[in-house]
Amino acid sequence: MVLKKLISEAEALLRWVGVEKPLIQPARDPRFGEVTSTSAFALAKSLRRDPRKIAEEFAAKIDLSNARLINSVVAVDGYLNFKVDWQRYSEEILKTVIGQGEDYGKSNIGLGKKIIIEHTSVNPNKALHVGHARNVCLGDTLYRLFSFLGYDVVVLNYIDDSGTQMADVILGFKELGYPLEPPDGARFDAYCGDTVYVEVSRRIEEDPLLAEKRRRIAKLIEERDDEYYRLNREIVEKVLKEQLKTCWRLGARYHILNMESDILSYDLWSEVFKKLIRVGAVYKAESGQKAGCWLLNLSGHPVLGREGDEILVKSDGSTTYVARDIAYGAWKLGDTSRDFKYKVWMRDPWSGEILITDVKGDIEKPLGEAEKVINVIDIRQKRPQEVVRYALELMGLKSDKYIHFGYEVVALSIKDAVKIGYEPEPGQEFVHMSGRRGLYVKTDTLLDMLKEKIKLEVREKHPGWSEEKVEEVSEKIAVGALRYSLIKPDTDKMIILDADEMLKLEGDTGPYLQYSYARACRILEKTTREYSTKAPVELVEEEKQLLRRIAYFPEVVEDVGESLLIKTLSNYAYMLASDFSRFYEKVPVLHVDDVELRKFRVAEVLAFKIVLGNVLRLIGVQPVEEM
RNA sequence: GGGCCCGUAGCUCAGCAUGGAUAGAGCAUCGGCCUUCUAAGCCGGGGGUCGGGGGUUCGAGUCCCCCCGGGCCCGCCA
Repeated sequence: MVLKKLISEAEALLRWVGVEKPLIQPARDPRFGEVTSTSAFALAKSLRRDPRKIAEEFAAKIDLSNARLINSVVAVDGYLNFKVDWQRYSEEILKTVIGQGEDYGKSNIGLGKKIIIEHTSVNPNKALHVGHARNVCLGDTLYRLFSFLGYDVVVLNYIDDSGTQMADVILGFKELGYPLEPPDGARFDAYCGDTVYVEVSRRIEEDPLLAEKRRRIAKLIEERDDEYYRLNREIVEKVLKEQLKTCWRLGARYHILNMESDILSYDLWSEVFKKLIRVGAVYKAESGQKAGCWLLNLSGHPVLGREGDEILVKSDGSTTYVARDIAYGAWKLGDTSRDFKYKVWMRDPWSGEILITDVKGDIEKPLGEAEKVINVIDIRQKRPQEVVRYALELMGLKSDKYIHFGYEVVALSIKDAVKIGYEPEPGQEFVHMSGRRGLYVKTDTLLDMLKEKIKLEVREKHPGWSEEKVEEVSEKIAVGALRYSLIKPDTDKMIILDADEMLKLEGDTGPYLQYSYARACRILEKTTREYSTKAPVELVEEEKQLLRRIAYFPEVVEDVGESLLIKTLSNYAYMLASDFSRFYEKVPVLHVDDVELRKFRVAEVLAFKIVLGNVLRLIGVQPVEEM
């Protein structure tokens, strides 16, 4: 907003001296002023002149009497550096931020538009491990971001309640004598995943007879056998309830739970299949290895075409995962004539209703046309996701709205893997998590480890605090630490989990952000909160830097809305906190005698608190007032 | 074999989408700063052929090509 004003002012100045397409960017170093133009370089070629001369001429010609924020322009080595009147600029920034408060950085570009985000989608037979947590945190941050940008965002969680992984645990409960109640009072999702799933999987590998039994059970579930389907649904819901506790602990919200088995019963596929046939996208293989299968013709696809066509319907008439996902994708894009029915399953901690698909449900909730459909799924599914998108394209749908938000997986460091009994190969540096093999670190386990460590520190710092307060603050810090560390790295980079590294609470971490927030709160607490946006004649460099960063925020948010580069937000949060830390060290607020100056600095702290609070909420790190 | 991704300080990573001025953080290490707003902090030192080579450009960590190293995907599984 204010930065935009500044940039357009600089652009206007350049246009007045004849630059048709002014190039303006924020200066990378304060020595070069606030904004810089490289227009002289761009013009140098066509004019065949020295860019330094061009820049100098512009600088001489620019008339600053019409400028409001800009008070000087100088040419340096071809660059045009614009400096601002800090009294005006800072006042404008502070008025904007304090005036808008929690709305600062929001925009209305999403107004009246819908975005559908699907994330989490963990098989309902186990507890969430840290890899799943990366998905949850990324997906939830997208939800927060687009809500902030004014979109109506619907969050889906796809529950695959009908795969082999369910047959595994049903086999355990039904025929191998695992009790339905966790023996040691453990959480059901953890018990189901850590004990039943892992042990049954191992036994199946050793015993072909059990594999046969599992196949039979999978079929019974699929056919909605009274006994098996009901037990399956019961297990699924029990696990899901526990899984959601972990997700909520991370701060994630959901609106709709889509059960695979329910989706299948609506048979969206047959409709989609007909359409695929009609447009000539699929054909039946008459001979060869895939005889009897219906295949999606990929020959028109630049990349996928080289890898052979994709089976959608197997020779026994059943559909593949990709086929079902195409049907489901068509539903998300609003292209199916039938829609699901729902019932209210429960309320989340923020008292929002969570709907679950139910063939006998009486709630209808048409999604309507979405601007974007974002599917948060790890990068290994890049190819199948592209197949789905391409199929939707062939169906004539707006497939460019269908976005696979891919991210690299979280793996275990060898050190941590060895701790849970893994035997590494020589030279191996990490090992992929595996639910079936019991190779993972649960999200709650890691959060609890973090929390215990934080509690020690909190108790030491605040001997007078009640145990409840210690608990409450430690929980926020633990969650903040985990969320930040999962969101911070580029989604193209694998995270190799190192528990020791993860437990560090200094430097570029979530707690650092919360700490600087808390420090700002302490200052504000000790004033009457009387502030003034009227700036002194001279600002110290640390003040300028803080205000400068604050002014960038709306553009950062808007950029991320375009690029989906979430880490840009965490990056920004760190820079902002860092700028404040330096301000805090160098710039006294309460201990200045000049009342007007004190009031101005209170305004600066207040503005910082607002902006950091806003960005923290975006990335799901809870602001902490005291720590 | 085909495709995609990664490679920046001892370690973990920003910066690359939209090329711009001496390449930045954190951790680790060494040295400073708490009778003054929370030291989960701040300041400073050491540490870099931005994997290698070519190209485009006034200008390349950033764009293009080739190569090397590592990872992932390519199933009548989901």
